[in-house]
Amino acid sequence: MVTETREKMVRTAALLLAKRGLQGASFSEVLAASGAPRGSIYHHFPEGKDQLVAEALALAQARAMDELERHRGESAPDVARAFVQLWRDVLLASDFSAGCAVVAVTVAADAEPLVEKAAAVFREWQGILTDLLATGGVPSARAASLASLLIAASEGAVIVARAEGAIDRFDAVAEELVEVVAAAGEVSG
Amino acid sequence: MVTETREKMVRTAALLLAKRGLQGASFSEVLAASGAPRGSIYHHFPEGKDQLVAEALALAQARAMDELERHRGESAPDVARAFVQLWRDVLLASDFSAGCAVVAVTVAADAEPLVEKAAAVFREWQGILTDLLATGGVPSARAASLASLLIAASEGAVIVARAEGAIDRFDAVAEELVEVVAAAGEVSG
DNA sequence: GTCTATACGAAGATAGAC
DNA sequence: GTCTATCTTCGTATAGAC
Repeated sequence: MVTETREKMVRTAALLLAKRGLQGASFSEVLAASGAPRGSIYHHFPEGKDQLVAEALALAQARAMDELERHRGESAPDVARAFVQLWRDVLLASDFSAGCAVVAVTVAADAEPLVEKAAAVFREWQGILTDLLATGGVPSARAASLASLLIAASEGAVIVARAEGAIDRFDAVAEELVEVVAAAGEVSG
Repeated sequence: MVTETREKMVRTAALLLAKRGLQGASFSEVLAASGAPRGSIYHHFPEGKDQLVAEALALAQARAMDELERHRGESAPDVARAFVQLWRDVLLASDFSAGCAVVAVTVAADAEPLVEKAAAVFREWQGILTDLLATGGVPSARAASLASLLIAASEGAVIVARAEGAIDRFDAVAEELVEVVAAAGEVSG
């Protein structure tokens, strides 16, 4: 298949970004982990590492978006639960060795364009979450700030849980988040 | 002074960690930014970079702890405001180019001991925040999970704001956090 | 589309002089 | 306590053959 190697590299880069950060997602590591042939790097990614990372970010974005989209129409607390669960799965599936690729790029990027790509991912998530929360019963005036809270707290909780190697504090944060969203929905009936 | 150069290196490492991540806090960068002499690296830090980073983490921990300690005895919402303000200042003072050193280490460390050091910092913050929130009027059963929420959401909001290069979403998260803490305090009077 | 070889720089680390 | 020099490894990137 024409694009199989390429896609595998992007998936592997996304995983390495989440697990070991921007520096850990080196070409050597990506090749070793993906089994892709060394000679094909600049064939598939003529702009080098930044291009590979940018596509890994796009993949991470799409994954979360797709998962969230599956919960369109559900109540706001259920939407919140779905978003939080997405990150909980990342932690557990990786035995606390993985986090968020977008975060990894944001805190380690030395190139502006890459930070802007990361910001774009956060904006996309913010947009769909705001939409889903409003649809799910949260007053529209509050939906945006609750979406911001969900994203920020989830990302932060992933980091703390990773450092600890335990799910406890992530779950504590998750419960608080769902409660806040539920309370916001009850106000307007 | 015996320790002046050394302290300057640690402070610079903490700053570089926050600004450019673990990879950006290289010896060359630390030396260039601190003005410290190259020959003194392994004199002051015989265990190399990991030792320097570990001390930078300890510094970051102490700074937040000291700032929080100044608010002992205040109401829970004021404690929450103080913690959030601490991170807001980091963003604004750096023009959105700096975040949290502990986060940077957690998401990029390839050595376990360093991740454990990062976890220790989060635990310290968790401990004092839980204490201050309980003292400030939050039911003790809830203080710990609210402390976790404060830490996670603040760290996450810092990352998002950094990527965006704007304070808006950080402030939205901050407001939500203070409200949640305030509401938790009102329950028990 | 994939290969080998190679250039170039940066990073961590060590040795030994001063 | 600080200096210079050097070593090794690794990462990005390019050239040119197949």
